[in-house]
Amino acid sequence: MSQKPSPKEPLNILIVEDDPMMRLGLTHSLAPKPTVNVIGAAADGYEGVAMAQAHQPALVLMDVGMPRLDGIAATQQIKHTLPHIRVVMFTSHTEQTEVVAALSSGADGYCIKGTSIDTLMQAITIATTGGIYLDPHIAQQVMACLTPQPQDSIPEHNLSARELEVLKLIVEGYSNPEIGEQLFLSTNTVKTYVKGIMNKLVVNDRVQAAVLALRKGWVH
Amino acid sequence: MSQKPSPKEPLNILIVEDDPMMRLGLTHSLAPKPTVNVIGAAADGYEGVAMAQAHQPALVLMDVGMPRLDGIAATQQIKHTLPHIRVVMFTSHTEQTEVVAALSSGADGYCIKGTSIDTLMQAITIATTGGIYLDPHIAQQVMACLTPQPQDSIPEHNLSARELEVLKLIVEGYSNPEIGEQLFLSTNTVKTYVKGIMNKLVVNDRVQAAVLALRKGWVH
DNA sequence: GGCAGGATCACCCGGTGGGGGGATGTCCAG
DNA sequence: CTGGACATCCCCCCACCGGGTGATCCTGCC
Repeated sequence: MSQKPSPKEPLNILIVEDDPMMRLGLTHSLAPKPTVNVIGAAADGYEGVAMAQAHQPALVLMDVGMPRLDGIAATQQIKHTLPHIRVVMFTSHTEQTEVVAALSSGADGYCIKGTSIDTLMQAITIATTGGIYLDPHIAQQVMACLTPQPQDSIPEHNLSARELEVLKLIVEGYSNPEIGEQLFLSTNTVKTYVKGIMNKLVVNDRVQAAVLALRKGWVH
Repeated sequence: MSQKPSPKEPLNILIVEDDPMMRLGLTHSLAPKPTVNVIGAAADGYEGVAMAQAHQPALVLMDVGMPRLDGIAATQQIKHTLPHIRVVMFTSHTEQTEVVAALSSGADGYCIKGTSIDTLMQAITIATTGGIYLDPHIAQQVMACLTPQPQDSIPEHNLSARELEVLKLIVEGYSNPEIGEQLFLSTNTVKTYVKGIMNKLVVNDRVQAAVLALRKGWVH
């Protein structure tokens, strides 16, 4: 287990958020909490990185959309120079690319603006202990990103085992006679399979069949 | 936001764990908690799925390594038939493949055995609100899995712009005459390009050229 | 000014690919 | 048991692909 710091001593937090209103709201929301201690607030990524280096907070609450240096780049820099600092993203962006980029940059949590203070506190607590919190709204997206393989539960193959075998060899670059050798078939038979494959895949030649097979992930 | 059920009413929880000792420990650890209510405990995946269907708990605490039906398969079944039930993995497995498989199966959290009751409760709470909790020990692995893309930035092409254009059309499935039409070239010229492409890629036919282009990500 | 290399064309020709057939065998349902 | 669906095999024919060889422009580089 990670070293769990005594919950008695408050957690030093740095807020990085360009919207003054939101910055104020955040600061005042966290101020009354006994477990945390807001040590400062930066208005953009540059300030955020500088203040993080200067004050070494335990955790940074990081907005994503900011002028000059965005939250993702700032997180990367902080994580690069001060890996022990935990970073929780706090943003309204829910697009998968944004989310993945944020997490890839080293963020330890991802909260959506509009969440309750309690939830935010929970994310902070978890990030502090080394875990990761993902907001319900983006959880599915991350999961989807984690599971690229179970694309279609219905392969919609129609291809027989033999045809799949032939298709695999087509992708490998073998000619019909070569495929025949490997499968102990006559070239004519192989051609029949190829015809069947092209019919079922609704393509005109083996190139398109190979491309389809690769794109659909039937073969590698 | 998700519908946050009033925190007053306790959360019905089903425990699925094959080790009798661990099962007992879990049950007794959660019993005194006012926010949760352990409604049962299953000893393997089959029992777990059956009890989940019978009692419809709000959340399932799921072990991974179990006889007959493992936790991942059980989670898939539960999520398939009862998607509203949240599932938190509780296991000692930390291998990346296990973790990813678990999350891919639809789990809403991942705790490592040995964690504190408080952390487990936190994971349960988060999963209930729709979020995802990842244990500190596996967080890095998931992050690593999320960022597989930064492969090599050296295309090592050698292909001229025109050749790339032709290669792209080959992948699209066009024949040489068709490519000629699209690029306003004679078939002979197209053939010259195709020859050049095959020479530079060291392949024998257009199929292998297309496969290479797809695998290397030169075209999509 | 030469020279390399890309882009554009042309011809020949052997082998292959893909479209048309037709032929078995098995297996399952009516 | 009979018929159809399917996988498996075989043959012919010709358009097209791919190898070989060569030509003409143009651009950039030494």
